[in-house]
Amino acid sequence: MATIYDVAKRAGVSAATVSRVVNGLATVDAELAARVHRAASELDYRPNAVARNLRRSKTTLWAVIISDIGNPFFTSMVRGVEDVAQRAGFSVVLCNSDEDPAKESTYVAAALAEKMAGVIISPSGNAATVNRLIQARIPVVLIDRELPGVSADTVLVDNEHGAETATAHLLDAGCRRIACITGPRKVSTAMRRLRGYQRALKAHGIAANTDLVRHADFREEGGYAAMASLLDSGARPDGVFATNNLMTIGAVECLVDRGIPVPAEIAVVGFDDIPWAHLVRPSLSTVAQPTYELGRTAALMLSERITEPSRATSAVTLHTQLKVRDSSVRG
Amino acid sequence: MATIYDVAKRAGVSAATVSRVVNGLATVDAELAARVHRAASELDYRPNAVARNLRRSKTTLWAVIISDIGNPFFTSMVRGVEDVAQRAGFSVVLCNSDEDPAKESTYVAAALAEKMAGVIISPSGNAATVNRLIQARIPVVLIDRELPGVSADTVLVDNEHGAETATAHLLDAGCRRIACITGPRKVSTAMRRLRGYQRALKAHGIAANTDLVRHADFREEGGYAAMASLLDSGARPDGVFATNNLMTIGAVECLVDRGIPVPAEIAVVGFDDIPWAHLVRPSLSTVAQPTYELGRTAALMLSERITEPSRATSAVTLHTQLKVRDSSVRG
DNA sequence: CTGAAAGCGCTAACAT
DNA sequence: ATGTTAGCGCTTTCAG
Repeated sequence: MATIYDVAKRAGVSAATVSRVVNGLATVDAELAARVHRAASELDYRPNAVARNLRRSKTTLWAVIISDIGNPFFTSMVRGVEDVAQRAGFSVVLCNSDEDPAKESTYVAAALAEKMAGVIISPSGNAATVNRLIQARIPVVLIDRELPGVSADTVLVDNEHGAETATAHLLDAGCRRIACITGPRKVSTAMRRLRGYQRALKAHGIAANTDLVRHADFREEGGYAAMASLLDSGARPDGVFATNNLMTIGAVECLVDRGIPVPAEIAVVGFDDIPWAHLVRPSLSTVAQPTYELGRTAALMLSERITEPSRATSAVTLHTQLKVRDSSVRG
Repeated sequence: MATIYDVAKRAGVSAATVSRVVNGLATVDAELAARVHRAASELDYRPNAVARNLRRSKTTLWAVIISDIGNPFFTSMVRGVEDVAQRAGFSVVLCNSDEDPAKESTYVAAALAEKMAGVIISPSGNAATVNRLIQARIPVVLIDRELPGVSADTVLVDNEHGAETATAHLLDAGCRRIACITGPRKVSTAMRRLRGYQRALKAHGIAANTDLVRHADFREEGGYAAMASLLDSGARPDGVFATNNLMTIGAVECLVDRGIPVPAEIAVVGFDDIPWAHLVRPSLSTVAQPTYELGRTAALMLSERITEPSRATSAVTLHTQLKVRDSSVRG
């Protein structure tokens, strides 16, 4: 592989001049510039990004740390990040933590060692992990999930409001014993959506009943198991609010397997859309999130923080929208 | 951020010794090693991977270049890659080319500039792009798709056989006018699966009819449009074989929208599973691929090539399996 | 406007 | 077994 010195020699200039031409920085004599360009293309010269990164002590890589690459929510989000990143000249390293704090910590260590230009993270671990990035002055944006004890730019959706709307919709549909299948206690979205659900019940004068709440793992299997557990408990619900897309699928699968008609016996609303939701029978009512926009927004915030590291952190909340389909409409 | 010299000074040794301790390479006196470890942890020293990469002139990053991050086929494959990569000490940069040769070329350029340790690519461009990697002696594994003119390790599935089986199954179900919705002509899987379809027809003594073949884009919308075009053409098929998962979804959506009963009037078989296929009505018959294994295998091959760059290239073919569900069973 | 030279942080000969 | 030294390829003062 040709180096900058090979090009310099061939063009009859110094390496510094080649560097200037390649980076279009300083003003270089047109004649010399032309010679450099020719030499570079003749040698098929490609700047060594590693050397450049070392010298500049920064890279052109972003890490996006998500908790489940199998969840279309995250892939759609990543797409939004990528589109902005590419336009801004960054590449995206996608890291899948699988909801495992240890894996997450490994990826954070890698981002640190590789001197990544920035990190977008949907944390599944604790504040300390993310704070290592902040202490190292690596720009960070929290996406989808908050983390107490971490002060960073944040992009969220209106989780409580979305959950409240979904639950209210089930109440309107006549449900009175509404269960909630939510995620792990330490994940902010799980708790916020649970709170929205509780608030809707309260507003309707219905007492909260912890027998109707399950904490699962945000995965299909977890949703399935939680639904089974609800059915097997003495008090069968007449409506279910599941706080993410995969658990909604799991819950419905369980109901289908047991031959329980949805929505006739149990109505279901989920949080976050799934692809081809309209092909699924019954089609699923969900609180739709602007997934792509979530990623886009986070990426824009990260860009801005990179160019202006000292600005105050901010939080953006995007809006969800209830999409009523068959799984919650009786009659 | 502390450097290796800071640690050396604090531990009262040379930088070389610190390096040896950190990398566990040479044998270092236990006493010194202990001092180094203590100094390192006191200073919260983290090796600068960029400097290391420059010095060793290689990195610890793999690029995985896929054509559609929205397709669960690829995300599942990536998961397989990641699991192997992480165990082998590599991080994975996921690059989404969106089936666009220009984007793909940009990512290849980045892999080259960043001196990535290896690349796993499902090519949507031409051989020249991939050959740039090979010329630069970057280990490459082709996954899912072959590319004429590129000699590299390859992992595929038995595309023709799978397609033939799927088509034969439609013939067995009584279909006689079977259409094929396949992908772009320059993508090997599209052509191989088309060939398998044709072979099955021929074996049944049915003449190939190009009016029943459509080349779409491997996306949902493409499958929908192709199905619409087939219906609007004079000769309506009684069976459809779609050569990937998203186009199968699109085709079925079109049939549902037009009120055409599946499988009663038109039977459908797809290639590659979709998540929650059993919740979709009608549930979709598909040729299932070992997606995770595909990624795993590619990653293992890449590991091996990295450790042994001069070994002969090889090709692995994994097996598909027809899963018969409702969309192709009449009665 | 251009070149010489220093050095980013680390590793690997080489020397001791 | 440990230290000294010389770069990896690039950018960026600093001189000229």
